[in-house]
Amino acid sequence: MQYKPSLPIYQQVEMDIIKDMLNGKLSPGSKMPSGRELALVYKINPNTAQRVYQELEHKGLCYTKRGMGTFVTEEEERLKTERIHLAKEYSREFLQRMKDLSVSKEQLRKYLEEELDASS
Amino acid sequence: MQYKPSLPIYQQVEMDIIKDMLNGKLSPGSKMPSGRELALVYKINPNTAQRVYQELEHKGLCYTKRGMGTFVTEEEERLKTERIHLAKEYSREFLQRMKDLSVSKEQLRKYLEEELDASS
Amino acid sequence: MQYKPSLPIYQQVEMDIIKDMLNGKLSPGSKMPSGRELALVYKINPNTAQRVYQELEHKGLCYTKRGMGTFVTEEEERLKTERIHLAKEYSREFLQRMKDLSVSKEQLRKYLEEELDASS
Amino acid sequence: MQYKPSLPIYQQVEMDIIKDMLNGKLSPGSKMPSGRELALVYKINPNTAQRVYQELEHKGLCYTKRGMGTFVTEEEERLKTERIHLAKEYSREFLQRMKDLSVSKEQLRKYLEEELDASS
DNA sequence: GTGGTCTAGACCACT
DNA sequence: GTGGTCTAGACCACA
Repeated sequence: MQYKPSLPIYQQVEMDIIKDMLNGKLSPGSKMPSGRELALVYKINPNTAQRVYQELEHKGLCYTKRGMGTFVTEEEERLKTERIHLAKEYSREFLQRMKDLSVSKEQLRKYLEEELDASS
Repeated sequence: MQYKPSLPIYQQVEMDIIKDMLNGKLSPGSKMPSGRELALVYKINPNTAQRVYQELEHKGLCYTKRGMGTFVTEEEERLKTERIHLAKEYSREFLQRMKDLSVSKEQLRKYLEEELDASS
Repeated sequence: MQYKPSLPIYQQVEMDIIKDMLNGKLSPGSKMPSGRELALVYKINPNTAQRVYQELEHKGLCYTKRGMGTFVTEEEERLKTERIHLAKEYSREFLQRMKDLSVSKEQLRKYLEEELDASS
Repeated sequence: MQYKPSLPIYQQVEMDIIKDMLNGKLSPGSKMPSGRELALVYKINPNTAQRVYQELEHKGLCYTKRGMGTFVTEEEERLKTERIHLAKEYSREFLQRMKDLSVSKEQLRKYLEEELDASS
């Protein structure tokens, strides 16, 4: 994984994990890699890995059993909420930006369809 | 103006000025506020104001005449290019994020229309 | 039983057992559950159960007969002493905390009566 | 300052600062020591100092201006809320503990008055 | 083995 | 100078 310098590594890893939670690679209640494993997989320092879990736990997306490991939250509702929360946030930010650029709704749709076609 | 802690202040001010260039409040060739004025208007540190102009000049959106001040670029083409460049970049980023959230195209459209309605 | 993450599980189980010793559910000299049983009842790791008895024995609240099991101490005096010891310690800690919060004695009494009413 | 091994240092420092916020040594809006200063004063690592502010900010008791420093929150209401929150939490915990020890309300009052007298 | 904390020290962007 | 992040590596309590 390649890290962008503009964003803290721990946030990039965090998003990558949230991604796996939402697309089903990490199912509710399942054990997540230990901090040390995470550090190895993502080639980051154990401290940074720790920070990732700290943030995820704070968002209610995982929980910790001491000496046992870290687990994906069992509350599926929480996961759905997070998806909606992020989707709305991103949408709002995106639209605000386009508005700031004085891009009309028609142009906006054009850009999106263009990119959608390009990616599909 | 309220600054978000997640983004450097100079970038937020920068975007605000670009916004004014694109919506016509700052027309091509017109004189921009001095660094000192900018600092006062936006309630930022003069160093930060300086940084803003530095970035804008680097993007070719303004230029400086020694002893005269800073001026919006006269090349309207440059402004349009900037708009398109940013719009595409934002669109691409937005779609990538939604993809990472496993949001389908249908849901995506729903979120957008929702927010568009809310803001209009 | 629900475990708080802020305190080691073995201490929580320990307190629960001391509670039973003081309220009479576990009478002096009576046999306590085996380590294995304890692990089952409290849904904890056998190692943790072992640790619980280790701590209790160290406090003189129980003793072990090789091959026979673990028994509540027969010295009733020891139980009373423990109660007083803990009560004083908790009181002192509590008052220190309230002092740190700059809570006056009047307010302190108010909080206590409030909680006492709520629980009764 | 002497640190207890039973509690993370960052939490002990945190409580010490909250104490100063509540007793008026740190007034709302005032600048707090820089991370480096804090590290020197409390004889801890800069990282640990950082953690302290991170936790305090998360609780809404201070906020950060990048490059400017960390400041006590201006919302006095937040401070009061925190005091009440902690006072109630401590009271509840204390009473639960006494209940677990099968200490009667009369005995409880006795212990408290005893300690109050001893400290005054 | 697992998470939690801590130290030491470095680099960077922002003001 | 300030906060924010990151690496390296260590120690400890807990299960």
